[in-house]
Order: sequence, then C-alpha cells, then structure tokens
Amino acid sequence: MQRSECPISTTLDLVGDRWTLVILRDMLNGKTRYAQFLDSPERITTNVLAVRLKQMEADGLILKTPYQLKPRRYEYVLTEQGRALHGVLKEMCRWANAYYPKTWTPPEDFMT
Amino acid sequence: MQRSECPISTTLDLVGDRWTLVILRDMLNGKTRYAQFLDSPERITTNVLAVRLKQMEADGLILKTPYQLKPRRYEYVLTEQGRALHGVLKEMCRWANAYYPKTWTPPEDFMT
DNA sequence: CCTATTGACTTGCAATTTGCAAGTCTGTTT
DNA sequence: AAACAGACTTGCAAATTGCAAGTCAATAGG
Repeated sequence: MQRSECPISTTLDLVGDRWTLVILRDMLNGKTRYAQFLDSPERITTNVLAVRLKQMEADGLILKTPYQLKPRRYEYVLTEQGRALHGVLKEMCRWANAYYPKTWTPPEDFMT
Repeated sequence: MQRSECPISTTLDLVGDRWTLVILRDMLNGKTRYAQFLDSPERITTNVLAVRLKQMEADGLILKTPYQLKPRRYEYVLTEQGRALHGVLKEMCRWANAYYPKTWTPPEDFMT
C-alpha cells in the first residue's frame, strides 16, 4: 500500500524500518542463511528476522530457495531489484563515516 | 544508542523509520513549517510529526528556530549534517524510478 | 528405539511506533 | 466574547520491535 507516488516515500514503504536495510547489507556482503543473519553485530531477533525476510520476499527484493532437501534448508538470495538498493547503502556509509567518525570504514569493494 | 559501529546500522538508528526521511525530503524541497509538513501527500499525523521533529533536532539533523515572536511561531531548518543525507534520498529516487515506473520523476535540481 | 542436534521458524509478553481523531493551549485578531 | 492560527497533546487501537523461550521437522548418532 503506497503512501504516495513520490519515489522516496515509495522506497520507504518497502525499506523504511529498522531492519530491512541491515538484512540487505548482510546479503550484499554474502550472507544467505538464517543463522548468518542472526550472527550480525546488531543481533536481530528471530521473530523480526522471520517477518522481515517474508516481507522482503513478498516485495520482490529477495528469493527464498532450498539449498538442501534432506532435511529441507533454505537460503535467501537478492533479486536484481534488491541488489539495486546497493547505492542507497553506499550513500548511508558515506554519510555515517563523515558524521560519525567511529563508524567502520566499509570494504573498498562495497563502495564501488 | 548505537546498535553497532557499522555505518549503515548507525544511519538507520537515526533515520530507519517510516517518516524521518519523508520529512527530510520536504525540508530539502523548502518546507520549514508545521502546516507545510502536514500538507504533504503522505499525510503524516501531528503526533508522529511532533515526535519525529523533536528526535531529528536531538540528533542534530535540524534546528528549531522561531520565525516570529508575537505570537511565537517556529520553523525547522536542516543542519549541514541533515542536508548531507541528500545523497541517500537521491539514490532512493533512482531505485524507485527504476522499479516502480509510476513514481514521480524528481525535479532535475533535486538530483544534482 | 531414544536422545541430541540443526535449522527455521513461532509464541507470549511488554515496550515502542504508528495511525486515527479529537482535543488543548497560547497568543493574537475581530 | 468568539474566532482563528500554529504547535503541539491526548486517548485509543493496531503494528513493529525486543526479550526470551519454545516448537516443529528432519535428520544423525548411540
């Protein structure tokens, strides 16, 4: 449900919460599995992770695919649409590095 | 309270909600006053606007200044730190325009 | 067979944020 | 006095988040 046709509010309708872009960061950095996301420094909780992943899948940002059938195990991979949010995350890194000097410097390949 | 020292999560600790970047957009587009924000197409509610503005001021993104003393009236202006989030919003416009074709095209000067 | 393990969630509860709608407060102006 | 404008505040309910523990299904191992 779109709040308006402004591109900014449209984007925020999908990713304007505390966690979605954190998960996207992890996926851009190669994480695909449940336990990997749980292991990030921000310590997302399982209920929030589950509901965010389901929403991201519904929004077309990620795909949930089985990586093993016995027992059935899943991984989550970015779609092209999800991957295209990389620019937003890069700009966030630039901003935080400028105004919060204690923040980590992102790997060079993340910023290219 | 920072979740981690990752620049992305640090940024999201400040702007990772449904409304802060919508307000920032309005301010980048010249809005400064209460009624102007209330008049945006997304129809923010007064309680959310009030609490978001207060938080943005506390975080150093905006300044609340009186524009008139009788009766006392306020306006909100971006700090340099707040203005520097423009890049994030530009990337959001690019993303939404690419994947949600019905979204508005931002003014050229917004994207420069 | 039973127990233990792993991965992927789910549940119960409480606090916070959001949304709806109405209201209050202050200081004017008419 | 009543009306108006601006800047919030309040009451309520729904949604999101956070904490902690739990459940479920399908193994694997003894």
